[in-house]
Amino acid sequence: MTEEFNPSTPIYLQLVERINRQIIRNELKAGDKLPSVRDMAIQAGVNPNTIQRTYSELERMAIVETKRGQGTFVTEDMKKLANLREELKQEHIESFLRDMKEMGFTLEEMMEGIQMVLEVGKGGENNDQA
Amino acid sequence: MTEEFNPSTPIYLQLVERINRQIIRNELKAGDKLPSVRDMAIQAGVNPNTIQRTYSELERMAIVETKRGQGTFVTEDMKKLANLREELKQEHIESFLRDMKEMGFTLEEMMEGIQMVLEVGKGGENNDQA
Amino acid sequence: MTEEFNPSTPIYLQLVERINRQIIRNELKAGDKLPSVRDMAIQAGVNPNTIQRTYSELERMAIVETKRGQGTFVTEDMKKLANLREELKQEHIESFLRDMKEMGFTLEEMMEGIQMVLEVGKGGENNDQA
Amino acid sequence: MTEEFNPSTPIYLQLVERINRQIIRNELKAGDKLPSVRDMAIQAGVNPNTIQRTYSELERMAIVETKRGQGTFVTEDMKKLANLREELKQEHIESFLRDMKEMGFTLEEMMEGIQMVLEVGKGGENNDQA
DNA sequence: GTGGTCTAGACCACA
DNA sequence: GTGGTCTAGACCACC
Repeated sequence: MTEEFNPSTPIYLQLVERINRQIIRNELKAGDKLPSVRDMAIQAGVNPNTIQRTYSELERMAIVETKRGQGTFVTEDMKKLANLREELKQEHIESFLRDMKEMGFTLEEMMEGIQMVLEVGKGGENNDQA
Repeated sequence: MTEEFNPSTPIYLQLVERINRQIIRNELKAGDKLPSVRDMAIQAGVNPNTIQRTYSELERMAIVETKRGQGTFVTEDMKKLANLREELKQEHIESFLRDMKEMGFTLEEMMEGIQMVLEVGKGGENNDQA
Repeated sequence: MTEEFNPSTPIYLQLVERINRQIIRNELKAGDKLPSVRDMAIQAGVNPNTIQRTYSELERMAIVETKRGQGTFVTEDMKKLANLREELKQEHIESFLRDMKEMGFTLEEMMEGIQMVLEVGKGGENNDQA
Repeated sequence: MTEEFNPSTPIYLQLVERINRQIIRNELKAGDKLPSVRDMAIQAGVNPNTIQRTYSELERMAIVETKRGQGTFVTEDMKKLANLREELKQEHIESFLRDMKEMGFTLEEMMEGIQMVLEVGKGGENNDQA
């Protein structure tokens, strides 16, 4: 079942995001080995070049280290990983608040909107995050 | 003052966004005339074709109407404009919540993060939004 | 009540069409005087230039004659007027059939479609043409 | 054989029309790849930008999907394609009937006219549509 | 190789 | 004056 990608943003970035999430959610832990480029490409149904690029990007972010002849591993630098989580959270929240403000929404409107969405989403899907 | 654009998303879409914001902030009101394609191009420091595209997109969204030989005007359909505001709000909120959820953050963590950002931002800038 | 025009085709052509229809439906008869350019412009809520162009086009089609200092009149050439009716009919029918054929619809499908539309439209509007 | 285009309507829309027809005539099937922007431009004797616009429009209509770096393909959504056929048919028929009615022709006259055209056209061309 | 965006500059029809 | 279309040619990201 070759995956679905959002055509409006690069596949390799979507893969970076996905791996970040797996790390944050602790599905991938410090030191874990990532699938080989070739395997990952098959799994995701994309070109190996694309995976290569994904891993490069992750390495640039220092989230991953590649050991020649052995493969690609999640960094063992725990601080880095803890940071990752906090950074992503703050980044998202800040940009969200900035946007809402720029668009001229009041805090009240925003909170109201959040409540609404949460109410609606209650029945469906898995909301395993309380 | 030729403007700054984020190179990672098309200029014409950034301009669409900007105009949408001006509308929902009521800086542009129903029936207002937008600058001519050529003027806007000079203001924004881009090619007239890029503005053309911006205006086309806005027209496709029915936010704007163009009268041949006269110019481009914000629609006078007030319902449409009210919708725009609501839509943009919901859209942003939903994508924010979706992202946070996908990254495995709990509602608690999220709210905490929002509080933090709001505390910090208190002294600086204008926070005229309560 | 300044009129409504379809923005996708020139106003002056829409006016040509409208006048043709009035002639065909015998609301305008041979020799009748058309409103002055100025009056017509006010009636239709458009620029006098646009009416000028409309009349020019009608004159080019020999449907109308302008007498200097007197105004613009529907031609008295009855043959021309009878022709107009037949020409417009044939023209429309031919182009319709050509299109349907080009798109690969069978005569059957076409007739079926016509029936459908006629059935639906029955209750509403004035179908004073049996 | 650089093509001929009707100067009164945009080339890019004429190309949209043409491709739509190829699809409903099943000359282009679900999943088929369209020529690359550049190739199509050469074939049609127009600028690549014009083809780009054509393909964009088709994508906006959800008739076509573009896969980054791979090309542009007819959607595999069969329902969408069936709809296309019906929509185009109804659209044409409705606008034809509306026009005839507005011009004051009776249903009888119209049917008569259709018969006439069909009679005449009998000898010539291929009328493989019954 | 593919599509997507942008610039520069032209021409046109419309009001 | 306005917007709409088109060309020519460039650059980019993605596969």
